[in-house]
Amino acid sequence: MTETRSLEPEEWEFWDTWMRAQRLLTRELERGLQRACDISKAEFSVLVTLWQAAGREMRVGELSESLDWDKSRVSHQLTRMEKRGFVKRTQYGADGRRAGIGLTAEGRRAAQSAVLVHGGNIRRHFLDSLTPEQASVIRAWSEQAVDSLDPHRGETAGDDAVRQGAER
Amino acid sequence: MTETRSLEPEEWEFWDTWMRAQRLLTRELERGLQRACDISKAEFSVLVTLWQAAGREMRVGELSESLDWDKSRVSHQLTRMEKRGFVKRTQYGADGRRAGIGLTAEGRRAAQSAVLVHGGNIRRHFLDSLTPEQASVIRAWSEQAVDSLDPHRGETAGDDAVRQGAER
DNA sequence: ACTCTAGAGTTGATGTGTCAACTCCTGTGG
DNA sequence: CCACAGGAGTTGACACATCAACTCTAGAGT
Repeated sequence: MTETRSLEPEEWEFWDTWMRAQRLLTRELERGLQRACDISKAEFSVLVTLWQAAGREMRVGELSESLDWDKSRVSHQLTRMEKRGFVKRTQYGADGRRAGIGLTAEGRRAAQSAVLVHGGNIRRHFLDSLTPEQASVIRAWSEQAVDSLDPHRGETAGDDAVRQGAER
Repeated sequence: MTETRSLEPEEWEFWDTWMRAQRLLTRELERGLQRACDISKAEFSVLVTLWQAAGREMRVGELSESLDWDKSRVSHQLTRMEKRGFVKRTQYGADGRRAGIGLTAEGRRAAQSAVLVHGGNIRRHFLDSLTPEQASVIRAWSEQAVDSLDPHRGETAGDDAVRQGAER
């Protein structure tokens, strides 16, 4: 019985609590955004990314890169958001591929208010709950986790050294 | 109103990095489980919970409580897992409501191997990456976050008197 | 006994995420 | 010029998650 366990009970509990905290927090933020702005976290991400592009249209590939989402995920999401009237695909090129993605007026409005609301919620539910020590530990862990898990490391700063295996 | 930002850029970056770390970690674990055992995280949770009941059948409500999932989520998940042959609903009572949920032999097998694999992955990708100090800080934050966000706090005992409830 | 209601569980609709297969375009080599 | 490899984007199928509406049952209260 005990020998089949790869983690101690106390480690499992740590893991459970950690996961649970994350889930509760994300759920809370998701609901806050939903109630206040009627948009989802996924929609928020897309809106903000496009908004930061300051009016310029983006390609699906850029969005995909910038959000670190699968291209197909982006495409599905855009389809839904187009239906809701937040974004538009403006075709250029002969046939219909090669679309540029832009915010509609409504998309811009939503993005703007959502940033305020969501930022405030993040502060209330997360940032304000951290002691400075907790903040720095969590920040450090996050960075180290991203470093060790992200398959395409190294696009952050101007690519200081050519990384050998870092193709995408 | 030009500065519509409610968080400083550096705070946004902190938040983004943290979310990103979580996503990468969960994705990694999900894939590990998928590759090694061909089961999903959701399936894992159900299998383990039922396994810990040591053969006793559980009700949907118990599962729902124990996993902290919506009842409907549990029901849907059970439907899928019943189709895969991991669990069975054994009706009792006159008509068909009031089902008891139990693992099939295959479910038991899957649970057992998955616990080993998943536990090992958690250790490798998470626990081993933490210094003792980081671990204790993160543990503390998790607990406090769960306390402040969990809507049904304190069902362990009647009230706030009894802390320390490693029960569920 | 009979109704009424609260709880357990299911179902359907819709949104989210992932994988694999597909289409269309474009650039390159023959 | 043509074929074709490869990239960009879409689509379909399926699992997961959430909300609201529904069905049954059992247990009051009268």
